[in-house]
Amino acid sequence: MNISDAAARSGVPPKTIRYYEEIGLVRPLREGNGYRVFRESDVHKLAFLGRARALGFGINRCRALLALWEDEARASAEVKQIASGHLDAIDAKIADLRAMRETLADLVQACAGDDRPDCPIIRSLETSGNPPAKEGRFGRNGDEGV
Amino acid sequence: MNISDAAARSGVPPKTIRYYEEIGLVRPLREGNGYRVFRESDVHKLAFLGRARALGFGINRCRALLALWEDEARASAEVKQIASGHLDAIDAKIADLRAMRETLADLVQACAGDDRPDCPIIRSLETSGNPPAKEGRFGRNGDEGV
DNA sequence: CTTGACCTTCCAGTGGATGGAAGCCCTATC
DNA sequence: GATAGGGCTTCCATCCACTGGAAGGTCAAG
Repeated sequence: MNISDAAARSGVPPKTIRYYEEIGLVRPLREGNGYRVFRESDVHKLAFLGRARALGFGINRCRALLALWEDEARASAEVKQIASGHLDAIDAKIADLRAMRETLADLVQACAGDDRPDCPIIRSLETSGNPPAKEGRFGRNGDEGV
Repeated sequence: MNISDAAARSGVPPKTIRYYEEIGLVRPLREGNGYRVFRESDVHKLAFLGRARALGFGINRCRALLALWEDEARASAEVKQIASGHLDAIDAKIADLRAMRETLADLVQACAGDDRPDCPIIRSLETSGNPPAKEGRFGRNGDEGV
């Protein structure tokens, strides 16, 4: 089967499939004319990736999950560890967003939203009261971001 | 003042300041030797940007907020609209993450996490029961992502 | 005069794709 | 046999918001 069929059957777009091949997540065969040929197993693998990505797993974690999926002798503990790591990352992200949301919602709430220039949102941004974040926003996070 | 002082006083790293200049968010002066020279107003503007970014505003929204900040005749409604748009984006993102979190937490919960291969997480990923997302994960979102 | 801390620019890479151009391949129709 | 169209290929650029690092200029202290 060609790439567009594989895309339709797996739910992963052709461009993305080519990208996944490029980074070594799938290895479709090739026909004499250079066209990719997808087996059932490739489609199945792509669908697996699609679902893992839909749960927010990063590519590296998808790669690890894929390897475990194909490893008959895997320990479920390994799978669980990857998923737990991701869950923690999601929780951290949610916490960040909720903190932002709370501040922001208060400000929006307090803003008259009329044609006058006075605005608590602007005031908050221009005032040192709301410190420029001591840590975290800038700089690398060692592990996968969500 | 030079870039490292501006960085220390605004909380925005030198690299980021250079980047902000490149995309036109700040316009420091230049000394004869090519060094950037930052005025108080530049530092103030950088701190503003730092706080806006810390609230998750995208660069485009920061640009708009900056323009409104400097516009004495602004209508607070304009500010509020930008902030509300961002708030909606955050809410959408939180909703996405919570949906992921819920599914994932259930799976992690159900996984024994021992040395046996059987694993509900893997089973869920390999099974079409969990559909590969009908819409949303792939494809452009017209507006700012959070 | 050298050392070392600054500063500059430029290029590359991050994650995870997406958009588009240029050009081959295949099938159908005239 | 020519041509039109769709599908396929590769490659390069773009998004977001930086970050890292190399190569080299500048400055004050010792």
